[in-house]
Amino acid sequence: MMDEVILFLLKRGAHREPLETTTIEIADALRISQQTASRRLILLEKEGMVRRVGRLISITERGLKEVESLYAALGAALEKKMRFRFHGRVTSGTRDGRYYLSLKKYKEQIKEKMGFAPYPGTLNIRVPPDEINLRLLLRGKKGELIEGFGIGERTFGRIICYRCRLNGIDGALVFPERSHHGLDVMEVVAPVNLRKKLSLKEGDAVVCDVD
Amino acid sequence: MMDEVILFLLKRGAHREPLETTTIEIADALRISQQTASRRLILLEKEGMVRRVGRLISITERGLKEVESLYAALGAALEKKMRFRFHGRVTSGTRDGRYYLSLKKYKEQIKEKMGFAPYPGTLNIRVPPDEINLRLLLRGKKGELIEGFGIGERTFGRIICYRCRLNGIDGALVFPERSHHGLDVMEVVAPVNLRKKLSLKEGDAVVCDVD
DNA sequence: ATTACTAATTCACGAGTAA
DNA sequence: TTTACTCGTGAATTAGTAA
Repeated sequence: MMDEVILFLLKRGAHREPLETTTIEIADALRISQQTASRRLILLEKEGMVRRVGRLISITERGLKEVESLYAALGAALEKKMRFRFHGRVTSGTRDGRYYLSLKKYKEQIKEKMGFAPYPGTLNIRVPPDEINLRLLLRGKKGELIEGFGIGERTFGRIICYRCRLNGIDGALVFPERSHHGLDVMEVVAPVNLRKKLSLKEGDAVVCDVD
Repeated sequence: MMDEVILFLLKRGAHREPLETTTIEIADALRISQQTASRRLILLEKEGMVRRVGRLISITERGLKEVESLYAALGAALEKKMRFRFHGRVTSGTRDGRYYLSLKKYKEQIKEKMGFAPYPGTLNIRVPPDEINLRLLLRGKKGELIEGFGIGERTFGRIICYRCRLNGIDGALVFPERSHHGLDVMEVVAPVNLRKKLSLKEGDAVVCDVD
């Protein structure tokens, strides 16, 4: 099956170029003994999954295919009907959202791509750490692209949007390419003032479903 | 780590709706004993990964998150710079490719999206079975979309293109949404007659790299 | 039919250590 | 420093079987 060691090597890019590492390093990362790391490497080599030259380790075509095959299998199963549901808590935004959404260029594109004129203000929600992977998965999908532009000296970056429903109200998750937020904070826009409409205050729990 | 049992359940859609199965079925599929299947299920249940009601098994939110997390990790590692390299053999196409590429609507869009006017004719290549996963992975990426259209009674479907190099010559892999081919056959278009330019004949090996 | 217990066995692990 | 061997221990597996 899917060996943890090959996953470690993969994360370190051993499928692109030979990786210089030691059995101790692998052991520490995976919380196994050096001996086990050594043994498992030998096994992987015997199975033709990796190739070792001195301290250099690289994942073979065969090994890569194995991983890709697992990845494809997971993808096929997961994406058949993946529900992207985020459980967030309202968090104070900077005033930036309001400013950006007041810009005609953004406003018009959102209207066109998402089908509604955004209320000038974003609702920021903080999702639990275990939903960050879900966010990354979502970002792997193609959303609607809002093009960037320049006004005088300033330039405004691109934004990717995904239609969503926040506590039942249609809106969009927006991911500015240049974001100030960490991966646990997401911004939602909607045709209405979400905070008011839903009587939300700091820390309130919300559910955000992406289509 | 990634338990084979949960992967089995996932493939059978237990994350979408409860799956009716037996420990014997699981054991057979995974080539383990019925006893081991039973024990592992009990363990997964204890860990909160699956829920069991009689013979119905479903993957919990928790379990799904675990899998998604692995999927995201694999994706992040693989897609960092995934080389899509196909090893194909030239296979005879139907004459269809030539016909489609003679249609102005397709021709002009390819010119616009891919940056070259396609030679009217596709090179069909057959890839080995173990590269079909790679093909599926590629199709998961966004390529250039060639819109479909209608002429009188007939309608012509959409085509997805990916820029590629076949034996060093720039071209594009084209995937008509309505294809007559199996998953092991792919079509390549290029600004030149690939068959002639590369002196290819039936069964010749070619390498096709996608950017 | 099933599932899952107990007991026997195999196999993977880490400690110690040589090279 | 490494890596990888041997070996004792314990965990995981299978066989047999009860419910």
